Formats: sequence, C-alpha cells, structure tokens
Amino acid sequence: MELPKETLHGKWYDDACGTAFALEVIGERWALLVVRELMLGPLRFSDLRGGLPGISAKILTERLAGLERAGVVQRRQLPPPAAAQVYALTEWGLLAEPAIQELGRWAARSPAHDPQLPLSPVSLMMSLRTMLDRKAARDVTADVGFAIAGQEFRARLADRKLPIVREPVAGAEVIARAPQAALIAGAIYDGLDPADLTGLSITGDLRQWRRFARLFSLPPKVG
Amino acid sequence: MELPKETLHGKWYDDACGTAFALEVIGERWALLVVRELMLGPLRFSDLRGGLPGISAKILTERLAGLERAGVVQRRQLPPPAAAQVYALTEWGLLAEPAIQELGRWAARSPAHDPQLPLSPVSLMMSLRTMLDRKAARDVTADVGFAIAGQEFRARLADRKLPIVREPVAGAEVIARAPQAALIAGAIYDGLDPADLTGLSITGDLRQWRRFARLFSLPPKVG
DNA sequence: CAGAATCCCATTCGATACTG
DNA sequence: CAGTATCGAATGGGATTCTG
Repeated sequence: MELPKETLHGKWYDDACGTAFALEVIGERWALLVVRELMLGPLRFSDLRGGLPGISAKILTERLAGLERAGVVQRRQLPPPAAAQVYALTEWGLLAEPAIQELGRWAARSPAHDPQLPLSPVSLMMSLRTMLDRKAARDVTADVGFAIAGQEFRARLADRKLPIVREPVAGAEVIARAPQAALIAGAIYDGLDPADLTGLSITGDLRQWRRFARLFSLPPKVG
Repeated sequence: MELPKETLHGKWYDDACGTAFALEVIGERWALLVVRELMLGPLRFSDLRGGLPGISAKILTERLAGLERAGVVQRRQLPPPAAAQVYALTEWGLLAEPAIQELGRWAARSPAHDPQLPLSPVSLMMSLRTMLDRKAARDVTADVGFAIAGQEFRARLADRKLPIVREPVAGAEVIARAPQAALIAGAIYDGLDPADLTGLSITGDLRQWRRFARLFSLPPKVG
C-alpha cells in the first residue's frame, strides 16, 4: 500500500519564503476552494461537494486528508444522535481568510474574470465580507438573512464589521431568498431591482435591503 | 501541433468566485513564485531560474507563456545594445502583491514553517515589505542598500512605506552585503548581531541599521 | 546564453463503479 | 451518505537536443 500522498511535501519548492510554504499547503488543485467552503463553518463531505462543482470524491478525500495533515482542517465527530462527521477549519485555517480575500479581490480586477459562472452560497457570503465598503458602512447596522439553495446565513453589520454565520434567517430585519446565489449577486453587485429578478424574494424591511446592498461594490477593472 | 497548453483553462473550476479565478491564473505549480520573483522588477529567463531553485526550463517557459496569456506578465525586448529579453509584470500583475503577502503572512504563522530553507534575494526583500511594523515605522526614514549574491536593491523607508527597487547600493546610509539572503534574514528577524554572522557585512551607519532592523518581526505562531 | 522541441516516466486527475 | 477502488487521460518535470 502506498503512502496516502502528502500535501505537505516539504520538498515541493525548497524555499523558505512564506508564500512558497503556503503553496505547499494549499497550492494543490482545489485545496484553497475547500478551505473557502469551510470558512463559514463546518460542513459534511457531501455539503462540500455541493459547493465545489466538479470536484470528485477521490480528490476531495485526498485534499481533506492533506489539509488535515497540514493543520488547516480538523475532522470532527458530531455527537449522537447526529452521528455525522464534519470538517472544520482549525484556528490557523481560519486565519487564511485575508489571503483568500486578497486573491479574490485581485482576480476580480481582471477584465477576463467572468462573474456569470455558477456561484456557491459560501462564495457569495464570502464575497460580501470581501467587498464591503468599510467607509460607507460607517455607522450602519443591519441584520440580514440569506436563504440560498437551502442554506441559511445571517449577516450582522455593525462597527464596519460583517460577521456571517450559518444560522436560521428567522427574525432578521430583511431576508433574501433565492434558489441560486447568482440572483442575489445580481441584486447586490449589479444594482438590479430585486423585483426584476425572478426567483429572488426580499422580505422584511426593503428600505434596509437597499441601504445594505449599496454598501458593496466590485473593484474597478485594470487596463 | 498541440495547443500550447492554456493556463487560463476557464473550465478548471467553473466557479464565479474571484478566488477560483485567481487560482486558474496563478494556481499551477510555480506560477505564483514566478510572479513573486518579478515583483521587484523585470528579469531575464536565467535570472528567474536563479531565484527559483528547482524549476526546469520547460516549466518556466510554460508558466511564463501562461502568465502572459492571462495578462499577468509581459515580455519585453530590451533595446540594443542590451538585446536581451526580459519578463515584467503587467499593471494587473503588480496588483497581486497584497495577495502574495497575505499568503506569506499566513504561512509564517504555522508551526510547521521552516525558515531555514534557501531564500532568494527577492523573497527576502518582499518579506521586508510584508513584515514591516508600520506602527513602529512611524516617523522613521531610512535608505538601506542590500547587495545579495550579486543582486542590488535599495529600500527607502518613509511615511511608513517601504518601496524597494533594483538599484545600485552606492550612496545608501547603510549597506548590507551577504552571499546569501539567509544571513540578512538572521540579522533582521532573529535579531542576531551582524558581527556574529560570518559573510555578512554591514557598512555605513550601524546605528541606523539597528533601528531599521528592529522594525521587522515575524508574526506569532498559532497554537 | 535564451529558449523551443522532443522523449519519457512518475504523479495526479477525474469519471465511473463499488462498498459499508 | 461517506467514502474506496480502479483505470485511462492529462500533467509535471528531468534530460537531452537544437537553434539563433
């Protein structure tokens, strides 16, 4: 039997540079996207697959094992009666968020970036944290629920911070519901009127939704 | 004849998330390290190889072609009599610096990171820009020359900013010379006395060197 | 020296099928 | 659901050769 392939080769680059070490940990295909999916909380194997269109069970298994060896991911046994296994980021894994955000922010500035591709609910939530205009968000508070393709999130804006957690939307000031994340992206980043987007429904304080949505914008393209 | 293999597959991940697009551009092995090496200015093919221990000519050729197609790198023909070809980052490529820095900063917090591996001169210079303590640097100015393994850089600290350019060291307030970057890293990050590091020489205003060196520190490890 | 082209092998990927 | 097993295809990377 072969060794289970090590993500942490340690000899990939033979370079003391931190960036090189980061690439040894999350530089394999899919690895960083797995981390992204876990950024908003633990997930089960099949939920991970759901957020990563196209990843195979084999590769996901390998990546999770590698990330676990590297100390980015932890496997957790949920107590009965759930009896399910979930994958969670470690403390260090959680700290990767700024790096993920900077990569996203950078890529979004390329004219070649196509924002029309499928978008996972987590991607959209993460993009809100990335693209929040913190100047404009000064003195704004909001409690917004998102229900996207069966997943529920709660974003609470205060003090220019925007924590987002997996949590039932019930009780939020505004709730956005959509079968796909792209609809909500259209309403926020393209400034489209929610009424024009079939499938999207905004319930609750609509005025508050508009105020919230205006706080996000994509970075300008270069060139 | 085959298509020259596209770095910009566009179908790698099929994901609108900016991070996923970034990975399509710089997610292949070595790609981001090539970008790192170019971050301080254009280089020739063989200089790139020098800073990337272990990359083969074939792979470097492929990555440069892919990065050029993606709009990260530009090929430039130097005017005669130089008659050399160099690779430079595009405007967008240059904007990748924060992402590279965040990845490095994150990786440096892992207990598993081994800073004893070989370090390219560019890596060290980039790490200074990353690890500068901008609070401590308030009201400090400095003009420091680095001559490492034949490459010369000039770092000018002012207004908490630290531009570093390839430029002769002559005329700087302090000049650090060393055959390998690791020696200078030891003097800065490990706080070692330059006098104890054989091969390292600091000339010029030594007091200024100490003030400068104290402005840099590695992030705390997690766990 | 600066690459492009070729050959070749090891590793990795990804689709499908299978199992507890 | 949560993975394993398997296999063909794609990619990675070393060595060598060829060119300007």
